[in-house]
Amino acid sequence: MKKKKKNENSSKIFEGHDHGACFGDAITLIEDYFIEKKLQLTPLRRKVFEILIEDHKPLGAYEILDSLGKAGFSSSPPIAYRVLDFLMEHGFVHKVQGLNAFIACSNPEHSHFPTFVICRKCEKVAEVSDEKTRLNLSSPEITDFKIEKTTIELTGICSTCENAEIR
Amino acid sequence: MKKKKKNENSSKIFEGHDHGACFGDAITLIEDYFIEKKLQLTPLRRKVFEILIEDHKPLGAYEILDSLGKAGFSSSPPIAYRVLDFLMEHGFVHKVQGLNAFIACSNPEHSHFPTFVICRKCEKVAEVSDEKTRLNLSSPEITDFKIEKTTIELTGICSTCENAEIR
DNA sequence: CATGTAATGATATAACGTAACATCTTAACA
DNA sequence: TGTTAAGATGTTACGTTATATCATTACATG
Repeated sequence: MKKKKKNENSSKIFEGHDHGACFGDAITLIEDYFIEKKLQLTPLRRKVFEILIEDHKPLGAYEILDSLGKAGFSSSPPIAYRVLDFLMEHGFVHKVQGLNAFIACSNPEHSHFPTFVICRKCEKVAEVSDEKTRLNLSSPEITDFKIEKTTIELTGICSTCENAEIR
Repeated sequence: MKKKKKNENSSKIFEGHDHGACFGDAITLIEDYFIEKKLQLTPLRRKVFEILIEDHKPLGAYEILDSLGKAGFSSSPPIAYRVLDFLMEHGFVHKVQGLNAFIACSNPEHSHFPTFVICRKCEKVAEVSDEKTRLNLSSPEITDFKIEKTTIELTGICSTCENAEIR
């Protein structure tokens, strides 16, 4: 059998990763982006992004508000929604519609058409680039519509949970 | 001789159709399905389906409740949500996540992976079969997950609205 | 009749999201 | 440097969407 490095060329989308590195990389990435675009990475915005990237799973707006409150920020609903909207506009956060929740973008090279794979049991969510599982969006099949945004979410069961179900 | 379906071979997904026929066909289809599966197409369930197929556009749960009330049915929230869940289970209704709204399935041959195309301006919604715009869901790219359900929604602008924007 | 089951009815409340307006901070520039 | 305009945050109040829970009806079966 051939040995493969973790995740390299892997089709297993739910495998672990080096979260410490992921966190640091993501912060650096957003910092650089904000500087380049002359945007303000304010304490509030930074905190919201950190909360999301730290957990690395979808959080409801009100969960985020709780965390903000505990961290000494204001925690009335508009606070969270405004910051989330802002971060979404710039591609650092996505909304997972099926869960009414928000997740940090794990691939801010800003793939146009991200896909979310959601386990209904453990609620883990993986973001898959449009390389692996993608729509034929550029096909000539639809001629009277211009796509601006996509929501692609695949719900089902991950292999770990499925194996656990067999008893 | 094979009956030709509306829009067959067309790539214009927002074109009109014969709604009278559509309505009748859909009712017949659901009746047959319920008989075959020994399910109860109760007055309430029938009414909810009729409301949706009549409008042929996404309706919020509370809009449906209004209609139910006017038709003499009970109109407390769980009534609508229960019936909608039931109809969704059997593939006669879909939820459009991006609008928090429900729409009758226009193609109850039960395509596994329906796609909804949503104009952000006129809010028209077209259901596109997974023939035209589809995911490579059967690809070997994802090996540790079993897809049970998909949410695929394309938001943008239809050609009618886009032309209207040019001034 | 007693029991079971599927569907519906009703109340209350949880969860999610936004409008409107006030205040404070920052950046830009005369 | 002080003024100003834009950007960011704070606060109240409200609107919308969804569920938990329990009660009732209707009909079937032993």
